[in-house]
Amino acid sequence: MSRRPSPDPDRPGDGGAPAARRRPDPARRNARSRAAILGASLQLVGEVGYARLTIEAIAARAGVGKQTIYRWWPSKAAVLLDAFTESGGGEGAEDAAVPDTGDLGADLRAVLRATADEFSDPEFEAPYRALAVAGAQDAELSREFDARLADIGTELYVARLRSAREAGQIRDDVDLRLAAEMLTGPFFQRWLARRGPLDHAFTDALVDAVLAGLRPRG
Amino acid sequence: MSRRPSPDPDRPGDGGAPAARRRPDPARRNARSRAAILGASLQLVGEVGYARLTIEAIAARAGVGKQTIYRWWPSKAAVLLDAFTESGGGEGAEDAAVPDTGDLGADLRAVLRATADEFSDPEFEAPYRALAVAGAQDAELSREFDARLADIGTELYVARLRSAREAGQIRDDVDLRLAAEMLTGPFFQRWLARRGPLDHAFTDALVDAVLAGLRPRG
DNA sequence: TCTTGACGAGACGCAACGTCTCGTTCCATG
DNA sequence: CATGGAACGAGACGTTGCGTCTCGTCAAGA
Repeated sequence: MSRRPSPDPDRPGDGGAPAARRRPDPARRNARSRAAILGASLQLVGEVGYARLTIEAIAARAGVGKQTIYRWWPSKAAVLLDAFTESGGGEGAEDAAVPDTGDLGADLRAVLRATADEFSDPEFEAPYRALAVAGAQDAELSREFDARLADIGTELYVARLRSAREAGQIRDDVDLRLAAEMLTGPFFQRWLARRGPLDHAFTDALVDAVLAGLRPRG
Repeated sequence: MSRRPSPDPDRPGDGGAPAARRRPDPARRNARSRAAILGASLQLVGEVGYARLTIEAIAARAGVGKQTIYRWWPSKAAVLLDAFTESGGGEGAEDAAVPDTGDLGADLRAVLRATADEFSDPEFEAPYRALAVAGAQDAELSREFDARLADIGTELYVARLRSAREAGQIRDDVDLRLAAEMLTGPFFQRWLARRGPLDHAFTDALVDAVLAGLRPRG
């Protein structure tokens, strides 16, 4: 398993852990192959679903050797995570924000409606569901997934709610993170477990119900 | 609900109703084997997780031929669903109810605390997570899972909330189902996606936040 | 008693797994 | 420009688990 023909060139001779295996050099990576792999994985997860997605099929579709996938990614879920984030799936993630028109209810309704539409789009749905499923089974991947996608989404709600709190539109003692989870949790549950329609009527009612608990008493 | 999944190739050439492929006779079923299979599947899913759970391992552990599993269940998830419901996992399902002491907040806090404890127990966690994951990938199984476990749980909250509504403790226009989802959704999301600690502090805060939006105004 | 069908056991062909050569291609360095 | 090394496409390899298919055994109903 561990063959070390020569002293590791890629590890400064510190007392660190023995570099597991000759690490590939990212500088020599073939960008075309990488793009083809990511594209093929998105296509295939849409066609056959995550359970029947195989590394061999991705390699074949991408016109790439299997080793080129195994060299750069530890699992098919990791491939999909890269594919999804780079395809614009996390498009709303880094830059975007919940709009702030001053009307908290309207802003949240608009965002949740748009999110519902997005989650109804098969091209978004298939890989995102695959990642949610994989994350539920693998804590390591889950952390990565959250850091790159889910947490960021939550943070957008927290930011918008903070703005509303500062404007006195919701109570001072509101737990912003919990409030954000009250918006995303029922949505997530309905979507992932297919527990009901993900339509605008639902998201509007959800926003209203949550906000009813946040407003200053009076 | 679950018909024979595959077409019936062995059919004497009459034009009559397509009798399913030699359906096994439940009356002749070996109860000992069945119990051994269910027990082995619960053990194994706890030991290796759902992704690495195999029918072959279940058969070997149960001291049973593989065909005996394939004869009675369409998938490993279906085995697990039977195993879980019969092990008492759905114990709170059919008979149990949310207590009704008259204090809605206290009742809900107690139930959600108990649920959090249950979901922190590995023996409950492993199979339930497996079923949630399998259901997220398979709509058919998801319906079965909901019908036998999840929907029933939701209905318990709805019943308790209805009682509270009739007692005038929450507003008349409250959507009971949505309110129930606001209790279970954030909980489910935290648990499945490991998005935070599932402790009593969380469940208490969740109950309080939801109830804040349900109480009569004034 | 005789027939039937579930049973334990496991062989079978197949699909993917993840690892491992092969040449080949591409790039940095000399 | 020449050369060596590393990533590349391709695919062979042994392994695992799939789902199907015999076997001979056994228990219960006709």
